[in-house]
Amino acid sequence: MNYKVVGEDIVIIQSDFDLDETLDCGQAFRWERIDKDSEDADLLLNIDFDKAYKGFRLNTQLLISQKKINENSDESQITLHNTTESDFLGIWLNYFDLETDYSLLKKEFSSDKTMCRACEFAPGIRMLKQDKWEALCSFIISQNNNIPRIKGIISRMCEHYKGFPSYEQLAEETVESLAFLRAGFRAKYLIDAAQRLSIGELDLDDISSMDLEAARKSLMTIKGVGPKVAECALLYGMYRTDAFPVDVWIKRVMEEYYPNGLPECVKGKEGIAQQYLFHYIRNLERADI
DNA sequence: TTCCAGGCGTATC
DNA sequence: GATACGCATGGA
Repeated sequence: MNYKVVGEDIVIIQSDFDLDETLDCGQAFRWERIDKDSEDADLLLNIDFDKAYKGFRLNTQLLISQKKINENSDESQITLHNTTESDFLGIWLNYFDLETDYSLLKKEFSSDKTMCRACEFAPGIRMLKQDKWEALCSFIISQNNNIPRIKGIISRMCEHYKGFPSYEQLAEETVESLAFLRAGFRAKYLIDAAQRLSIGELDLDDISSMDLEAARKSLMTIKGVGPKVAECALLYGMYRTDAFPVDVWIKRVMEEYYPNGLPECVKGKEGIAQQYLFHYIRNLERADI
């Protein structure tokens, strides 16, 4: 991985990486776009950028900006602001999956017509390698919920605890004490997950090393974790790319494009394919209407 | 106002 | 094992 340390910033030249497509495609809920007229615009004074986001992985904050190099190139200059080389190498390099060749991946996927369209529709999607606990929590909150409200609940949670709460912290709570979250019926599920982890009955590191079926089963012993949430915890929190979350949108994709199942070219990487398809079908329908 | 959102637990058959 | 229904909340 080629990178430059420039003062307090890390600068990389990267293809297949668009901040909107990666940070606002429903896989993570703690990234906020900073526009030039937003209240945080002063964070980016004197910085030349096309797009910028601020957000967190657990309790490590990052400001990241993107500037397209030129019209003919797929490459962008990506700058990670006010960070350190050690955080870059220890956290963000992995989080943004920067050592995976997405050009090659998309080329493989594109032997299927629908996948080809989905990849061309949002060529800058990358899978985020999120924290296990953060992803589990986030997708428990996601059930029967919409993305703006998921973000709102997680944002209230992080504000309340001055950061993303540990499962030990959440294990101390009750449905009543979590009322401020306005998470509805999901509060009791968060508490169950936190308590099971806290007393050591379940261990996310153990689960991440199990075979897929055993890992699913283990996660689904948590109240409020069914097939969909388990699959999301595995894919987004444990980078199990063969996990394939099926929500209402992916169900539509399967019925419309893949009545006989997924194509061979996504085998072992169904979860990554799912991310392109999810973004494609959601925005396609929005554009059609 | 009604509908619905990156589902799941429970009851019932 | 399949299917039906309720669930908290708030944006559209």
